[in-house]
Amino acid sequence: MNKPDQARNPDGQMPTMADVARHAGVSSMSVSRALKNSDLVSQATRARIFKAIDELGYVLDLSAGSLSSKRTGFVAAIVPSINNSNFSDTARGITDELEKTGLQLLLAYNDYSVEREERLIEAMLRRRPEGIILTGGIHTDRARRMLENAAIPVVETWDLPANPIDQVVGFSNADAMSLLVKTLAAKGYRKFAYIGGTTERDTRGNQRRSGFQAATAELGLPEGRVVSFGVPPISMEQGAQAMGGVLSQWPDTEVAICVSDLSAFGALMECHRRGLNVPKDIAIAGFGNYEIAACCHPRITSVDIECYEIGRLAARKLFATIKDPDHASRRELVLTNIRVVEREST
Amino acid sequence: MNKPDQARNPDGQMPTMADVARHAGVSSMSVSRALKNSDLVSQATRARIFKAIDELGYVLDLSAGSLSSKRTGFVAAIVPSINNSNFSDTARGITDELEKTGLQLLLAYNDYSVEREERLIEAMLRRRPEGIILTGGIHTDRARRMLENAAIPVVETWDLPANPIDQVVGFSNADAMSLLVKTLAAKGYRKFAYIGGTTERDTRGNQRRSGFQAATAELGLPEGRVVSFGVPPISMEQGAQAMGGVLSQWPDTEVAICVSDLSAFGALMECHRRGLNVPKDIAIAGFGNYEIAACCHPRITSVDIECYEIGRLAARKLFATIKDPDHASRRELVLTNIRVVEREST
DNA sequence: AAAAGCATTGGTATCGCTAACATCGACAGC
DNA sequence: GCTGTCGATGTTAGCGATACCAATGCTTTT
Repeated sequence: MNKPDQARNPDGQMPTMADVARHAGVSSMSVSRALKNSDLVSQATRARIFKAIDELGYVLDLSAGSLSSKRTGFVAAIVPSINNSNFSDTARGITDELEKTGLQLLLAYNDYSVEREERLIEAMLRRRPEGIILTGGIHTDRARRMLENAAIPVVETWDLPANPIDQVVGFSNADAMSLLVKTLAAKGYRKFAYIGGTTERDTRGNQRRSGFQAATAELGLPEGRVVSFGVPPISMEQGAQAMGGVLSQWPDTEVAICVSDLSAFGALMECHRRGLNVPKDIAIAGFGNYEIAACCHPRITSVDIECYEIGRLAARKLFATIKDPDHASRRELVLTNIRVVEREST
Repeated sequence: MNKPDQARNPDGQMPTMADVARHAGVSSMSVSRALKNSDLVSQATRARIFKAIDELGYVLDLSAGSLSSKRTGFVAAIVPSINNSNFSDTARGITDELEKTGLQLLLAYNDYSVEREERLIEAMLRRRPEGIILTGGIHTDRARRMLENAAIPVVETWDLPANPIDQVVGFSNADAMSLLVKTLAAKGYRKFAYIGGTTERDTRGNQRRSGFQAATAELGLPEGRVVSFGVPPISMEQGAQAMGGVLSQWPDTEVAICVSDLSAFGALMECHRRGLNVPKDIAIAGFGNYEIAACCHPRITSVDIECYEIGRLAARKLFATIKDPDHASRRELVLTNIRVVEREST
């Protein structure tokens, strides 16, 4: 921890740009320009400046810079969860795409709570992000108002909001689930069950359930058996327990669809433990196309939503709007692909 | 997107604290105090101020505030990955603990690369975090220098660095793996194989492998068979392929230990596909105690490291040092628990 | 009644940087 | 030789908040 003395200016403070300028015998504007990689600085001066920076251990202070330039150089993103969920792939997509633009990502998760989201939005706006990426289209009124006042581009993802704030990159969770039901119905399954979490918070989970119910109704199938179990995101273990419920309540169920592949995997394991053969005795399908669905045995039929791509597209759209606020495609909704991946479990 | 007019000051700019002050008929110091929840403002004034804030749609600008107060109100953390890894639990632990303190977390991942870590550290230091949490004890020289110059508390986690920068919350990955080998050896296993990723980047993975080799040597067991396959973090699929390699190269292997539960699960599936019974024909153990290890069939023996707790402790220690830089326990190393969880797979 | 204490509020000077404009020398064109 | 242009650098004035100290009006103490 022996901090080199040169990393303090004469007052014992962290060195500032003025210290660097003095040390290099130039004005602080030249230091600023050199650090910005502006070509308005001659090679010789630039070299002297970087030597001084190195000797003083100087690190630019962006909070001072952004106060004066009015550009903070970061964007904010809020996802429901970063653990065991598709959203971490979206976050990765955002980061990867932003990397090219020089913008940084400030990432937070709201635990599927719009109230927490509201608090996070306020905390983030206080740092003046240049844009913000949200998950879903449901927000508190105050959150909407704050975002509208902030006058920065907003991208809502993972959903098709009825009343978008600004831009949208997403898909219909209801349609995706509906597509899955129809695909399976086409294979001859009739008696469907649905396993999801409790309904208070996970709006995308709710929409999937609605899509499930709409599809079974539309196809004239026997009414779907719906189990809600556990606070979203529901775990493998909860999927297993919910499957236990399905099997004891409705033993003649032909196929169980789960809100996510994780719960589907739990359900699959529960069937194993009970000596049931999947898909002969009962079929299972999941959602999200997690790695586990492609790797377990039997492999689980799932719906692939392009999580990573959602992140990339959202970031790209955000950046385009930051660069050019009147960007032509601003209001054009970006619909991402959904695709049923049929595997051995159905 | 119709921004209410009142969300702009007369110049068409975002409202500032001065606008709020004018609107409420007070000085901006009172606004500042009210927003800081200082009890130096009377109830009546506070009410007027919040009314003005609400009417103007004002949001405090922290970057201006932190310039003058020299407190940015956030800490930085860098983890190797946020997808499918134990580190997201650590990130959660950090956030949960920080929430109580009013500090925000700026989270980034470095993809297991110290070079990327260096760039991230620089980018973060430019925003003047009040503290920083790192994963592992290996950093570039420049990164170390920058951190030392920054004069902020640093916590290295997930490891016991030979030469710590400042504070440490972690465990020995080598010891943890060694403990697993010894536990299994005590059950009678003799012929061990180890499945991990390629060695360039994942230092914790490397240490686990070292621990594996040290333990087999110490116990006088036949030399461990080591497979390195795939860029860390290795996936389920890569675990499966590596297991294929083990089975064809050394068919008499009695137990395969994997660098993580994800690869262990892949390995398990590969055994299933080949009709091998686990643990009768071959035993499998993982690392990290992921949910899948406790949920699959057979359940996988693993090493539980308290990922979430590591995050909480790191955040707590960081905060204690931020509040009181001469904090007594500053240099005291925090060793987190490791525990072998024996399950059906061994 | 004067002094002292307290709660509340305001004025001023920064914080460290960059935008915008000004300056300066060198060199080209007429 | 004078002007215009251009590249490189410097000067000045904020950006929007908070620290610090001063001031105000009360109440309480002596």
